[in-house]
Amino acid sequence: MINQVTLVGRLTKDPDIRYTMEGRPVLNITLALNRQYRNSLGEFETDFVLCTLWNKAAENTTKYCRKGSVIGVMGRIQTRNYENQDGKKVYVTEVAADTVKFLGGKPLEDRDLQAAVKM
Amino acid sequence: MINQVTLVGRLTKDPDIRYTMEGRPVLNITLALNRQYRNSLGEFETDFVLCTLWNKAAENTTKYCRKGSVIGVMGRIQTRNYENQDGKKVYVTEVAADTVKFLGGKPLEDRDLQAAVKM
Amino acid sequence: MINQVTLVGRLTKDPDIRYTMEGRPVLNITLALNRQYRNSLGEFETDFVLCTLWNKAAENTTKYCRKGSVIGVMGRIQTRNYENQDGKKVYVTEVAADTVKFLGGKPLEDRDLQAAVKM
Amino acid sequence: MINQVTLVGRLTKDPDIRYTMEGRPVLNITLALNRQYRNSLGEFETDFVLCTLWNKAAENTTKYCRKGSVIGVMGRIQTRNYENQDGKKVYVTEVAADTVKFLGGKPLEDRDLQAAVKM
DNA sequence: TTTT
DNA sequence: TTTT
Repeated sequence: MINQVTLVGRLTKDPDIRYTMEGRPVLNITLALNRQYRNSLGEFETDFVLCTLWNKAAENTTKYCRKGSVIGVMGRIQTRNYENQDGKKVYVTEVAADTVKFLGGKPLEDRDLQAAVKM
Repeated sequence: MINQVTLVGRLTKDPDIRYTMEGRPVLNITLALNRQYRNSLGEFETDFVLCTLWNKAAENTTKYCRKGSVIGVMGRIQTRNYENQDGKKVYVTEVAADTVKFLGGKPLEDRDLQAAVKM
Repeated sequence: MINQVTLVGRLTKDPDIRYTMEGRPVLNITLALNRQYRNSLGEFETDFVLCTLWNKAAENTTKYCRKGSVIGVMGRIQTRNYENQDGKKVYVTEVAADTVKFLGGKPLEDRDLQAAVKM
Repeated sequence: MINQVTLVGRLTKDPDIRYTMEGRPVLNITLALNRQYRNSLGEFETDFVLCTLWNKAAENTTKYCRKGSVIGVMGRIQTRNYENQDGKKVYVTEVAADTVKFLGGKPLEDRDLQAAVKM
């Protein structure tokens, strides 16, 4: 089956990397994606999409990005569910990233140049 | 910002079209997307992605597809939230379709020919 | 930079695999992609897109597909140029596949042909 | 059939808009797309992809972008052929854009703010 | 709260 | 439970 996603949006927070028990880096980010058209009330709306990055993608995003940075995420939509504290099933839909691109946005100061080179 | 999704998967149910108060056709479907690789337990996993179709796309999908049909959905990821009966916020991530393709799958019997013509 | 392509179309010929001098399998295919809308003359048109597949993707496509098979190709657009026998530069734009999906199609036999033409 | 392309790259030239005999604006641009990985000689390579934009997309790109600007192009791959002056058939593969996004890049001076708002 |  |  085909399952392909391409997003370019802004980080809603500074990245906060974690590590699995086996030491694999993992990063959850939320991308803010402003819609192209206004809604029926004349307002612009925004979608907030949860993405999961692993390994080098997780590390580099932590290194080069922060709140407000513009990043491209390529991957697939993934669903999972878990039971919350009330014993209720919670369904999660997120993007499992396989590639990430840094497209600038917020000033990254001195670290900027390297990111630009990679871009 | 860029927000593009391409999916090909199978309908988990027969389509069940509804109409807004203004009479616009709307159809919610769930696509089953079998993953390409096995997980760490050696099993194939499946993602279940909720999609919303409007107007002609909703009508044609109802007409030509049923449980098990293979369909292509192009669109964007959309998020929304609402309060459930306990007053708790529920977050929903879904695909807002802008184009749909019928790729066959399950036999469509006599209705088949017309679908083929449109396809 | 971002460069992502998703295609689903039909093989215009039986696959004809080749091998590089180092023994890497490589397969060039052309996908026929029927457009969704008629042109200004009321005709359906078709795009013919050259794709290059390597290794397992090349081998499996050869094994499982033939002329008329429906296949999904994910990858990126690639350009290259060479000098032809008259010493003129020829520019080639093609899709470098990184993943391939077999979506059936063939056997199309007689009744099928019409559907194929429209699709 | 499915035919979807998402590109983010840089304009190789200042845009040079033209108009059809019926007055429809049309713009041909070439996007430079730096590849992610080095080739076997350790060099970065670049793909140069021809894109055709119409109407508002053509006009806005002319207004807000120039050589070096980073732009996102969504659309489909299209093929056509014509006879050159020697009576030989020339085959062209290009991207027919249906949406365009301005992602900055080269400084756009005063025009910048409007482009940003659209982003 | 799932398709083949 | 949000970015510019």
